[in-house]
Amino acid sequence: MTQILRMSALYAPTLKEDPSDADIDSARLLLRAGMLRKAASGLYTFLPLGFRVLKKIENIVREEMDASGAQEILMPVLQPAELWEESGRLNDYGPELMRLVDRHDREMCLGPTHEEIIVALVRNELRSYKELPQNLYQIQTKYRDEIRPRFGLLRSREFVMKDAYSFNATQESLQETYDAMGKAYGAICDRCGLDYREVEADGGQIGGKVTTEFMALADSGEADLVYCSCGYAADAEAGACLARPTVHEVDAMEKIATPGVHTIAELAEFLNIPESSTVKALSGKDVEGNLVCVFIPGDHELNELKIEGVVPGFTLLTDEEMVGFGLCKGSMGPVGLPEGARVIASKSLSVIPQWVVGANEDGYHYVGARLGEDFKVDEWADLALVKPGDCCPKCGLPLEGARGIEVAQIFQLGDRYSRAMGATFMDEDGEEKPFIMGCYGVGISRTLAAIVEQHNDEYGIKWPLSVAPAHICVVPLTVGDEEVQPMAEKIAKDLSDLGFEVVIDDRDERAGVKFNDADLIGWPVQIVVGKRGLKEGKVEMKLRRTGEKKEVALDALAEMMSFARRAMRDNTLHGAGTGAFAAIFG
RNA sequence: CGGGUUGUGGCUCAGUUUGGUAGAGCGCUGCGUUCGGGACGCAGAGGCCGCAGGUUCAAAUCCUGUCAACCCGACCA
Repeated sequence: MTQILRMSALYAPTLKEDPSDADIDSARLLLRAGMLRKAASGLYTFLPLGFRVLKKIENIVREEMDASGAQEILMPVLQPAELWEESGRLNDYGPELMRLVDRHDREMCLGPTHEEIIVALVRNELRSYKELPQNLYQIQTKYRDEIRPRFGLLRSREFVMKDAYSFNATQESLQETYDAMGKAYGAICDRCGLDYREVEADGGQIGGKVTTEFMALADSGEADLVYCSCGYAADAEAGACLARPTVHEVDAMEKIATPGVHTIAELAEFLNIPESSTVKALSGKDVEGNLVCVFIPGDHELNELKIEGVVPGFTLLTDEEMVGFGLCKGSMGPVGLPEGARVIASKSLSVIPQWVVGANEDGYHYVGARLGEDFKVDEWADLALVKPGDCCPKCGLPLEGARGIEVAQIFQLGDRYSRAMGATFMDEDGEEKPFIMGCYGVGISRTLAAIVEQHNDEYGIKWPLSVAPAHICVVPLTVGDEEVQPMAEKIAKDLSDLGFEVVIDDRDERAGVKFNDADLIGWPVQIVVGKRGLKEGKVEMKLRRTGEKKEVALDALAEMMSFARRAMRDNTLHGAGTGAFAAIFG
C-alpha cells in the first residue's frame, strides 16, 4: 500500500496571489499550487507534488516505450565537445549549446540531445545486421541555452526529456520502428489526457526528411498548425500551401497610379478588392548574390523553410540592395524585371490568368497583368505559409487553424550521424553500411505543462486521474473533532487499502482554505467529511473535473470505491478520465 | 543582441515626481473568540530599500556604473 499523504506535513506551500513573473497559466497555477518554484530564469525546482506528477508522466512514457520493445539506458549529461566536432554539430548547434571547460581545459558541453553519445556507444558494439534493429531510450535532464526562456516549463533552459534512438539495417525496418514509436506516442498522449494532433513537420528541406510532431492543442502554444476534418494535420511551417487566390478580371493590362500605396493592405483598399486578388512580390538573392524574385498570393506570407529548399541560402534584399538591382520597394511586380532575374512563383498563382501587381515604378501598379503574355514565370513552387481557409492537400476542404504545444516528435534521421561518425555494421550481403537511424523525443516536463494548459479553470488545476499527484483527497472539516477526524482517517485508510493514492488534509485550517487548496492543487476526487453530513451518516464526494458533488452514505462508500477501483483497473487504468468515479454519480 | 519596464520584510505592492531617516495587505509567532467556501480581535517578529560608487548636513528617493528579473523585437514589403 502506498503511504497516505498528509497535508499537515507536506511541503506544498500554496500561494493566494499570482506570482508576478508567471507569464502563462500552467506556470502560474503550478507555482500557486505549491508544485513548482523558480530557481532562476528558465530553471525550476519541482516540489513534492509537482515531482509526483512528473514521475507519473515518466512512468507512462516508460511503460509505453518498454511495451514497444525499446530498452532504457542512461547516458551522461556532460559530454566531450570533440564528439560534437566529429558529427559536425559543434558549430551548427550554435549558442543554444551550453558549453563549459573542465579543469584540464577540455571543451565540454551539456547535452541538449544525445545522438553523438549514443552513436559513439553503439559503433563499437553493434557489428552485424543480425543484432539489429535496436531501440534505446533514456529519460533525462537536457540543457538548451535558450535565447529567451519563458512560458514556465514550456521553454526552459533545463528540462526533462525522453529521447530514444533506433538503429536499423534498412529503410523498411526504420519505417517499422518509426510507426511503432508513433503508435506509442499516441498512447502516451491519450493516457496523459491530452487533446493533441499528429502533424507533418519540417517539410522545408529538399530530400523530405520524414518527421511527425505531436502537438497538444492550446492557444498558448508557440506553434501554428492547420488541420482538416479528413484527418490531415500539419505544422504551418511544413504544410503544403494550396491557397485560393481570387481573380480581379479586366479586359487588358492597365497601369494604375497608386500614390502612397506600398503594402498589400493599402493596395487592396485602394483598388477595393480582397487581398487574395493581389500578388505579393519579394526580392532576395541566392548564395552567389543573384537576384531572385518571388511571387506569392497577396494574402499569404512567405515560408522561409520552403524558399530555402528551392533557393539554398536565400536571403531577402535590404532596401539598399533593392535600389542596386533597380527594384522599387512597395511596387514590385513581374512585369519588366531586370535581366537575369530568376522568377519563382507560388503554384497557387498558376491558375489565375491575370495578376494585380506592382509596376516596378513608385506609385504605380498593374491590374490584369497576363501570365505568359505580359510577364513570364521561370519556376512554380510551394512557397507560401499555409493558413486556415487554404485547401486541404488531401481532400480539398478548407483547413482549420489552431495553435499547439509540441510535446513530442519522431524523426527519421537516416545515416546523417552514423555516416559522419563512422558507425557501421556488416549487412547480409557482406557490405559495411552506416546504420539507418531514427530519433524519438518526448518533452516530459513540457508535457506536464501542456496538461495543465488544457486542464484548468478559474479555481486551479484539474489533473487527469492518470497523472494526478494523488487520486483522492479526504477533507476532514474539523480537525480534532472526535467523530470527524477518526472517520476521515478511516476513510483515507480504507481507500488507500483499496489501492488508491490518498491524501488527507489534516491541517488545522478553516474549511474554505482546504476547499480552495484542494481545487487549486486539483485532486481529481475530493471526499469531504463534516459534522453536518456525518449526522446523517453521509460524506460528500466531488469530482474536480466536472464540479459535480454528491452525498454518499458511509456504508455505501467502500463498496462504491471498490467498484470504482475495479472499473479503473479493468477499463481506465490506462485512461486519463475519471470515468470510474463518474459511475458513482450515475 | 537591440528597445522597454521593474528591483522596497516570505508573497503582492505603495512610497521615488518635490531628498528629512520605511509602509499596507497577505503570510509568519503567541493568546483569545470563531469553525461547511481563503474568519475576527489583541500582542509580536521580520527590511543596511538588488549591488558598488558619487552628489548632499541628510539618499529608497538625485547622478554614474553594475547585476538580476520580466516584456517587445530580432524575415514578413
